[in-house]
Amino acid sequence: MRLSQMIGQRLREAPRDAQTISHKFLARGGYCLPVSAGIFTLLPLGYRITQKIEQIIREEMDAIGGQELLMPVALTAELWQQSGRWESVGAELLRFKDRNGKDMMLGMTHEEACVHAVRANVSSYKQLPLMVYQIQTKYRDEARPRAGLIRTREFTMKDAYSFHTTQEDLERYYVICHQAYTRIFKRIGFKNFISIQADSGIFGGNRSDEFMAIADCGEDTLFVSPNGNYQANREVACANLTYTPEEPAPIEKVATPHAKTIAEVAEFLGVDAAHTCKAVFYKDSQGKLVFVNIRGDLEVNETKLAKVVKDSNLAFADDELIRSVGAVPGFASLYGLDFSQIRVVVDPSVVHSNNLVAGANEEQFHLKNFNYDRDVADKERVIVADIACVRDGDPSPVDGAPLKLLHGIEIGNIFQLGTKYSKPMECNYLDMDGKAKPMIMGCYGIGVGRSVAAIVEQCHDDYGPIWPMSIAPYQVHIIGLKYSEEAVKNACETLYADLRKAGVEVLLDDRGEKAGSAFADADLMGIPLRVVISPKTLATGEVEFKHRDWGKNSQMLPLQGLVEKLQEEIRQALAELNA
RNA sequence: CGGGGUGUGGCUCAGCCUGGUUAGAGCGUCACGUUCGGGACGUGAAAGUCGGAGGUUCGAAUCCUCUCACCCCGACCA
Repeated sequence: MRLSQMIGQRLREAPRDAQTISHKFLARGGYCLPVSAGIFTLLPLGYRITQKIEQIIREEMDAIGGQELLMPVALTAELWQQSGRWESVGAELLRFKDRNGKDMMLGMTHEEACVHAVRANVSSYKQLPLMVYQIQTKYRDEARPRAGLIRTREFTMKDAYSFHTTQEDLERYYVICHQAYTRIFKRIGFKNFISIQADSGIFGGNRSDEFMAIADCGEDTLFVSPNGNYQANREVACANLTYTPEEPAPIEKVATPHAKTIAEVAEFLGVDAAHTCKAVFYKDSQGKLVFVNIRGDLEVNETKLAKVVKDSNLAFADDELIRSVGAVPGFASLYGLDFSQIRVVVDPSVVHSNNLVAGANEEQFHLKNFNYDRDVADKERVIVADIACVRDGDPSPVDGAPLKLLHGIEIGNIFQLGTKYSKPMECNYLDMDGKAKPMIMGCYGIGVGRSVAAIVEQCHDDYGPIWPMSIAPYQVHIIGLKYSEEAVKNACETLYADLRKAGVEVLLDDRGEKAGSAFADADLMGIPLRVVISPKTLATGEVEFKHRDWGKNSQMLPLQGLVEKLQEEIRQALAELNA
């Protein structure tokens, strides 16, 4: 490609909208162009990168027996009504009507469409297991798109679906897929990614893992053990807190005028927050009260709580509801309450701590020396479950090592779905015994566009992205300085033609720009190998050569044998990524 | 959906508070000339319904009302 003809203008300054590194560089480098919030045109440079990523994914999915197909973007409501998601999914699902008034939608994920395809084509256990996948546009009407390509409304996703006769077989294949994902992200060039246990939703209970590219701008919060034996999303992470037992002291009612919050109570009584007990009240989807107790220095993890109470629509309770069971907002505790009509969830931090300050269920009063074991009467009605948020530095549940808080961009996610879709949609096979049974499903996703942005977050310097060879839009970037001079032009054109003949992907900067602009543009385009040709280099029959990540360093190479040398560099770089 | 912010040539912004000739600058683009190894310089040129609608006024980019879009924080994210 000749840069003089390539569409995609480089900008000296980033658009004001751009906040993250990847958004700034992708905008400045002319990789993509915003059309609307979270909707982008991929310009040639950006599109070449996504195509390379897609090809890597394709190769690895094919290698584990995947069959590529293509499902529609526009789907009918009918399929989603069969699974129940037409009703259960909110405004992220873009719905519309066709000219006949029929309910339609844009696909945001394709479990239903895939089940539709498989149930029409597979009927015997002899055809299982199998995996199909597609690389296709998804649309999710996100409430808040952000960070350029990291969270968009329209995006390209690889989604795969596997079908099995048994849970054991699903689990076997799940491991294979997990390994394939690891290979994919290595080949794409991620320097730092991990897979973690994830929340699979309250009805799941099935396994789910997320692949996270570590990056400060990542939306997910992860806890990772320095020993590498524990890593989990904040939503599911657990800490193994240690407790120092104390002899229970006699309970004591103390006046705490106007002290309602944990901070105020702790301050007023001169104790630390870890010696207080916090009461938090939720309203479940039936409008009933859920009374949660946790130690004062900890926060409730609502994802964990939702799972414990099997209700994903928890909201904070209003004062009226709280008072209806005899608790006093701001001064509430389990002490002396009749909670036979409500659900009570207590975090182990309260059970294992002694002599806490707790509410007295009386305006302006708290209790000192509250001890769960001694002071809660109706313990069989209490659900004791870990519902605490992990904090940076909390001890790992595996070996007590301090967990580190990291941020990550979710680039892949794999689920064991079981029969969640196959059962309601009657995706059955006939088993050896001639009986119809629902297929056991897994699903596996990779965000392609998001991966482009995540790579930039991990691979860049002050001047622009540094594309890994495997996904670089071009492999070699030739810059001709003083292009108007015949010798330079001829040398550039010859090298350009020879490289293309040799199958090298090459971009030729034939604009005759001054060195400064040419180099700055080259940095923004991030092509891994750079060759500069000028009258000065040609005087000795040489070119200047550098890797994008060499900074300002470079070396001189003879024109003689240059094509072979560059081919060797490419081969080596690819080999490292594939290792 | 709550809170905050911003809309002025392709990009970054000034002007608005305190209304007053043909709305400015830098970058980018085009032409010519001098330059030429990390974003050169000169001269000239093209390019703007000042997000939109309504209002106040002799007069609105500027003041008022409504509205739309975009960004950030939060909620949500199967």
